[in-house]
Amino acid sequence: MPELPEVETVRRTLIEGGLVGLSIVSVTVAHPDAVHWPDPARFAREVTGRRFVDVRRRGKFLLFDLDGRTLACHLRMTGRLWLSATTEPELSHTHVVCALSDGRELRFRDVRRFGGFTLLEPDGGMAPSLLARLGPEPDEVSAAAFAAALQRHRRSPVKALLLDQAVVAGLGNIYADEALHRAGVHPARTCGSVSKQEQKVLRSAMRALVRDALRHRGTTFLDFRDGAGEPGAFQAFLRVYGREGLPCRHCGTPIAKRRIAGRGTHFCPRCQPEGE
DNA sequence: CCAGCAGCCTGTGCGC
DNA sequence: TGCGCACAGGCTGCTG
Repeated sequence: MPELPEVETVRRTLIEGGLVGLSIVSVTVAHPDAVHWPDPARFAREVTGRRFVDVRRRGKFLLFDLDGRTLACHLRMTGRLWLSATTEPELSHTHVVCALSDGRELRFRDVRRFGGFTLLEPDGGMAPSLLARLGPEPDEVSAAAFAAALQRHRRSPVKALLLDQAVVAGLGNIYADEALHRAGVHPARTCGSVSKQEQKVLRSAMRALVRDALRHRGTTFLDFRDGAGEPGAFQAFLRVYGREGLPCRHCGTPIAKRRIAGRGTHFCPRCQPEGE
């Protein structure tokens, strides 16, 4: 599940791989689901011939600046985007292939077909629905904004707040669980019950977590791969996610798993007491 | 206004 | 061995 650290790792590896400066020679859309806007034919027409000027990221969106237009890509659950030699056999579920001016290809593969591309309008017309609703990045959340969000959603479980992209952009299920464990806050506690001190700890836990995950090039839990096709290494450092029944790395208590905010949620019953 | 959930989709892994 | 089903989850849009 690509979240901020994984998407940022894809961004960096695409840049390291030399994508910037290359042009799109041709585009093949094998499955229309992978192009969210506009229709595949117009999509191919609009991006063909353009040159990659920069690759940016906002939350979990990759943003390809293509001299004059910006192409957004969201990997959702199982999306992969990588630079490939033309001679590499095409993996199943490869939905979009961009042939590049140096003879390589930028390939997009997505087994569950949730992810895909959106071509943003030059005047920002398409952007508001996608990007304008995103909150600050985890390392840019101010204490005041965080406190206000907790107050606004005071009856919701704090886990739901961390998953809300309008509050913090980039966290997903894995890193929400990890941040709450680092902060010692139970995921089911209501936002209204989180003390000022806990807010401070939670904010710095988010920052440290994202920094650590980036250093290890993201988490490969099932099948994440970066822009060069390589897996991440942060899964070895996860403290709760995917560790149900295993001892808490801090206190040894078996990690619990429960459905909270509609998501499978992992926590340590001892380090993260529910009644606080 | 806001919390909660169905639906989208396919591969995996379980129970029978 | 094979079948059916629950589950995984980011995000939108609907409902209560």
